Amino acid sequence: MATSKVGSIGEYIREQRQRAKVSLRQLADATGVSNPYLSQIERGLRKPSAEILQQIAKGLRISAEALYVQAGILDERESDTDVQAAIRADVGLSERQKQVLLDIYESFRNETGSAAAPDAEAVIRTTPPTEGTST
Amino acid sequence: MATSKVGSIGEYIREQRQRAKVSLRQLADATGVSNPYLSQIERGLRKPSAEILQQIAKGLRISAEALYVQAGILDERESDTDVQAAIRADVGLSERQKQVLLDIYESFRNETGSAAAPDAEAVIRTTPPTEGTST
DNA sequence: TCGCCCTGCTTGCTATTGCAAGCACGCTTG
DNA sequence: CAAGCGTGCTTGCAATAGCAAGCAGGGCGA
Repeated sequence: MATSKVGSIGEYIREQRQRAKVSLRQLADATGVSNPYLSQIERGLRKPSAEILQQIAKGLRISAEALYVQAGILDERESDTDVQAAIRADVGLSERQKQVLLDIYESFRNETGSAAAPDAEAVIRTTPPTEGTST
Repeated sequence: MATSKVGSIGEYIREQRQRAKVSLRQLADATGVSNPYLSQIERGLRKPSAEILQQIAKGLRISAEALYVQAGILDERESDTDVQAAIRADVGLSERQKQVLLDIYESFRNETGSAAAPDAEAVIRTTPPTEGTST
């Protein structure tokens, strides 16, 4: 838990709860998570599972993803471009295909544009075992 | 991939692992998760935490989010975004890069899943399993 | 044949998660 | 004053996660 964005999930939950002006017991009732456990989580004594975080998010009416990001189990997606989001969301691609496309896309973006076009082509020529070749 | 099938994270992990042609021990080495525990997870005997899923995703070179979705701790993102449109609209890519990505994307879609295995294999072979594997 | 290496699985254990029962304190009301 | 209710926290326990040590089986080479 070292980066600027991923911090104490407990502090974050307490902050959100206090914003909502909800007591621990009210949140416990709303979430189905026990009041003492919520207290322990907020004070950093316990580390809740993703399922518990999901319940807490629902009780606080915030997104579970926000809690996952704070807990360090999910990366932030704000930096996604449309292409990355589209690739991830495309149900017609296998997970591995998605990863391949994302890797290529990112290497293209790192080359920053049109001047790198020949190199990009060269990179692709090392990649296409996909095209017709079989082992 | 099945869009609405949330469940049996173990079967999903085994499927991805077998696609990658990786043994449990190799995956254990790649992930830092113990070989017996991976076996138990695959057979549905244990329910792994998000941290373990994260490690497994990394070892299999797939996104953690995909595993979270399968495990039911993350909702699928909206799948309406068009990959091709996004690629074309991305101002950070040259026209040539766009064409290359589109070509690869289309070949992936034409392969529709099972034929993606050879390419998947190639990707995994870039991640060499360590020799002398032993738990 | 045996030895070695690979494979996936069994078992017993420790550490951790999440909870129920209850405590301590502050505030309000009769 | 006592009783009641709200608040957050303490404590001990059961269930589960995750692991190390090891088993069992298959394949291969000397």
